[in-house]
Amino acid sequence: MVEILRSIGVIARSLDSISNIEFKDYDLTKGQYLYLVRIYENPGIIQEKLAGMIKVDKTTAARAIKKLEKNNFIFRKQSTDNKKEKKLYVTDKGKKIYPTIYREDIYSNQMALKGLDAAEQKQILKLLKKVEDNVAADWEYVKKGNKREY
Amino acid sequence: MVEILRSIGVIARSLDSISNIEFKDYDLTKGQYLYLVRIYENPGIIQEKLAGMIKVDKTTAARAIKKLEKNNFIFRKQSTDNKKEKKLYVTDKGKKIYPTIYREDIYSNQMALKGLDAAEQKQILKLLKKVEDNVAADWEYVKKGNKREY
DNA sequence: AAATTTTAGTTGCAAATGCAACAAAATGGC
DNA sequence: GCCATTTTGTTGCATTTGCAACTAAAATTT
Repeated sequence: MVEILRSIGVIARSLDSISNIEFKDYDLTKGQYLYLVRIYENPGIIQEKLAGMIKVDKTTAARAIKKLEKNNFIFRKQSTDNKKEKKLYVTDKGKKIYPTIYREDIYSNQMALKGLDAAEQKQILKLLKKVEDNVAADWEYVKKGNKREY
Repeated sequence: MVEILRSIGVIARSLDSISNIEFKDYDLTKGQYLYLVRIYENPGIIQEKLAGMIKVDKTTAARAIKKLEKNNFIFRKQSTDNKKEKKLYVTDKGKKIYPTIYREDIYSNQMALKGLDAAEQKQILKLLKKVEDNVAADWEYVKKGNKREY
């Protein structure tokens, strides 16, 4: 069997750990940078979609976003056409911190890809996208209460 | 820039989420399967090494392992040649549940790799191993209190 | 149009996570 | 042999995480 998932788990935990340590200096606590960059890049996105985008429980997203709001990195705006929805936007303070997060992201990516040539980099990205699609489908399936048979 | 880390984060969170839901049926709670499989495959490993292997804080590992012990999945044995070390081993109960975890792992891997041919599967594995090595080095560096410059 | 289902969001737990700060054994100079 | 450093492990917080269970609005069915 080709076993890639453990490797992916190790990489993800490492980077998460690194980011959390590095962003503590700003007052961005655990995991919040994840949400902030997505809101920056998708202004007006709602909580539910954001949770689905990063594959996190919606209640977890709700609280992380609440904290970002409390710390004035983002704000919510009631949608006019849909009373349920609260659209999310980055504040000036949030906009100001974005480049820092982005710079860290670029650095980590380059570090991670060290020793891979251009073709290999393109290749791994392409393959990971496929894996992501596969896995996302099972995530939706299981999260909705369905049972995988194996 | 080639951006692979977000993809890796999404994949890892999805699978973690799926595993946690599926293993709740046995009395394995959040994340514990991670430790159990490694102890099974590396009998006599100590806590510190195990934490380093899966890239998790040593205090987190300590408590997860304590719980595995309490629930009788594993046991600790004082090392004879080193009084600090407590070697870890899987109990009969732990051995009995291992195939279930392994089977889920195989299934998830196959699911994740759907649509990739044999050569692509070998390739992504090879490239991920390189990425893992790169990232692991930075993790050690940052975890020890050093600061990355960028 | 009324009833049902789905979507979006919230709160109450219980548990996991990780930084700080600590203890004790082992190791490495000198 | 003695002292400083590293290794291994623990406990005390504070925070994050996510399943259950719940509202309320929107969309869909009948």
